[in-house]
Amino acid sequence: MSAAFYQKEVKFFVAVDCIILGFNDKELNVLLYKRKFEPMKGEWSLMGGFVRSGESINDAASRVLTECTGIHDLFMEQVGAYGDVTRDLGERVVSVAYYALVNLNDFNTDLLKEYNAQWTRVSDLPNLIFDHTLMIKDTLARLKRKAATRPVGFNLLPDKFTLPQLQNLYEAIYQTPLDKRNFRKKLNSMDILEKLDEKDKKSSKRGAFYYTFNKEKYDKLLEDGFYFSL
Amino acid sequence: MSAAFYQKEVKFFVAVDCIILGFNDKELNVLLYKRKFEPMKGEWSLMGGFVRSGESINDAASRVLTECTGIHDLFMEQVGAYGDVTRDLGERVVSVAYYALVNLNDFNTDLLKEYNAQWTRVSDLPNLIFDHTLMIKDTLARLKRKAATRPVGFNLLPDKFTLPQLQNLYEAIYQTPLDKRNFRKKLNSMDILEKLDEKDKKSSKRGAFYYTFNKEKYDKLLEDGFYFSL
DNA sequence: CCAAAAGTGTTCGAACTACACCCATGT
DNA sequence: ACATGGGTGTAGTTCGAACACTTTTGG
Repeated sequence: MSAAFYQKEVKFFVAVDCIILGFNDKELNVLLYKRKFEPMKGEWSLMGGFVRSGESINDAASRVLTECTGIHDLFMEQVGAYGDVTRDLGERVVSVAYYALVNLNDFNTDLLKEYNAQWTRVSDLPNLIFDHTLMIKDTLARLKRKAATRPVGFNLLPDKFTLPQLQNLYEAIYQTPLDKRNFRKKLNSMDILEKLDEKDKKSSKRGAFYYTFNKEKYDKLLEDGFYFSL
Repeated sequence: MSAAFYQKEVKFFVAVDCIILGFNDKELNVLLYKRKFEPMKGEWSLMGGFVRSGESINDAASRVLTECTGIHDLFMEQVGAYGDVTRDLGERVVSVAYYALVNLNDFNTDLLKEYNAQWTRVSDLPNLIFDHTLMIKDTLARLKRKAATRPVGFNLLPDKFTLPQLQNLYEAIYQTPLDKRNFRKKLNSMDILEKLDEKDKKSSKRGAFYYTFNKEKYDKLLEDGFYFSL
């Protein structure tokens, strides 16, 4: 890196902003934090960070995600680049948004404190700095499409989950109620879940059977031209 | 713009690359040009340019598109940001890809010469510099989804087009043959096209009726919860 | 025994697929 | 007259939508 081909051009700060989504109690939540530095110190914001020189944008997003969740190899996908001239009030910054899906429960609460972070229902967002509200809106639209055609929703649940939980999740993603019997019929026909003997009794007296997502089965089906759809 | 809040951070060149798609003779084509400057001078490349200081990323893409097509207000959409460390062999450059859909026929051939530009079938791409092949691949996947749910395909056709033309276009986008009668039935049921009295006799002796896309009708239907789907 | 959530099948209509022949016309 | 592409309808099937009752069990 030295040839200096592009000397006449302008350079920009490039940042990543992470929309970290979790699911709890029938609602999607996003991890927000109170900014610890200027500009806009003390305001609500997404987790973010600047891209460093030896680092790809993807690497930067991974790094930020690992830093503030303590989890490696999260499911993560780029949403897009945000580049309005005045989007950052400090200086000109181009930001690339990524969303990540995590299981809200296996979350380190110490880490939350350390970062002034807080889970917030996406239906109940405070004012956010810059264009972060737009980034979240774009993310939710993208997730809606994605979850309908790829089994990414399972990243928002524990390894063992119940069908009512899964249905609540999809109702939250689609923002619409689903028919219980049709939902289960569809899942059943795809044959990508394993039913366990164990039951979850936290949310009912009768208890709901736990299931797991069988990735091996799913991958095998994919090869045969199968398409996930919910 | 002066506060200098982020002084310790690194800056990057930010570019846009434009995947300009046209349609001709049953195939999607992309506008490529031979690079006129180092690095990789003389190699095939997408149209691109650096983002300037007073300019949003979107503005930069619009500017580049207008420059090299002579057309204002093309249909254009962001594909995403490409930020691998070594993606540009010159220096570290982050690039944001945009695709645009144009009517290949009302194209200024002088402009093509001026830019060393050439329409190339997407099924028959030469080696391209950097990650431009990936950008095109991502674009085609995106267009496939988009064209199925939004009436963007019409941007690739003249104002007046025939149903065989439209079907050829969709077959090119989906990379699969479609049933003529089913295709027309679907279009008919949507009621968003206007049939003209005039016929196109270029591709058959009998001639095929021209149609136009009625945007007003489409917008009105949208309000009533209608969804385009082809 | 009762409240609360889990689980289970069937019917109806809409939408998609497959499919084959006649039409118009320039040469 | 014939070759070439344009235009049309129906039947069968699949898929999605609507819908109500029984089961389990902790309190």
